[in-house]
Amino acid sequence: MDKKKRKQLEEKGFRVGSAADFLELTPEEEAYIDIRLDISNMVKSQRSKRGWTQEQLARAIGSSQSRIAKLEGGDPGISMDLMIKALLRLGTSKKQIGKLLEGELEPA
Amino acid sequence: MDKKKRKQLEEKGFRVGSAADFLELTPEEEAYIDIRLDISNMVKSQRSKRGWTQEQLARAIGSSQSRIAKLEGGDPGISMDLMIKALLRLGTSKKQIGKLLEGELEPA
DNA sequence: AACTAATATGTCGAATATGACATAAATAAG
DNA sequence: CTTATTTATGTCATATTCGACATATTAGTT
Repeated sequence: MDKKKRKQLEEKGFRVGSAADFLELTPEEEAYIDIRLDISNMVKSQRSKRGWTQEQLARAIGSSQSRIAKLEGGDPGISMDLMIKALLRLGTSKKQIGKLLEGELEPA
Repeated sequence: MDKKKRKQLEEKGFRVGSAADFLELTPEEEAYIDIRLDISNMVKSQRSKRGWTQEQLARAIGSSQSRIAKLEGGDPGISMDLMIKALLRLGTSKKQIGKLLEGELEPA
């Protein structure tokens, strides 16, 4: 796991199962968090790339600025569904999302 | 959209926004549903491939058989998070999920 | 410094997803 | 046609996520 994701986990205090420490995550748990962080980071980069504010993106998908902030911060209390909706609204295609998860696309 | 997905939408009566008919979906809405169906179909195929019952998969991720059935049926009331957790528990890698969304992997 | 725009953080009731459980329907084997 | 197994469907109380709103913090400008 890269430094950025590690940092996000530490700061957010991601809670998965009974593991108190992120070093004790199962491979599945780690992959799950990894995917979430990839997507949330892509939302942030794509939004910036388009010069949108969090407020603009929020309105565009019927959400609120605070939720976008939490989304981009890797908050565990944000669903993948909301993340995907945000990504799609930013013009990201299903194929691009696939590439991101494949590792062919730089998340930053 | 292929026949299988179209059929799933019709049967499940997927509700998105105010569009009563799936033909009136925005591109984002359609892509969103498309992704969900891809993932749910992959769960079903991967589970069958491994010879697991829905009950077995459910226990493996701390869920219940009924939710796995709904998941595989494309029920809108199932989160992507649960779908991804199921996929990962079945041994599917992040990379494979990416390939699926990219279209390089056959969902069936 | 002050002022402004953007982002982060926390909290609330409402909406949605959760596992559980029951039970129906399908599928398969004898 | 039974019997057993698996999958589908519906309901319920609980848990989680939702948008909203307020407010804090940060970043940039003058």
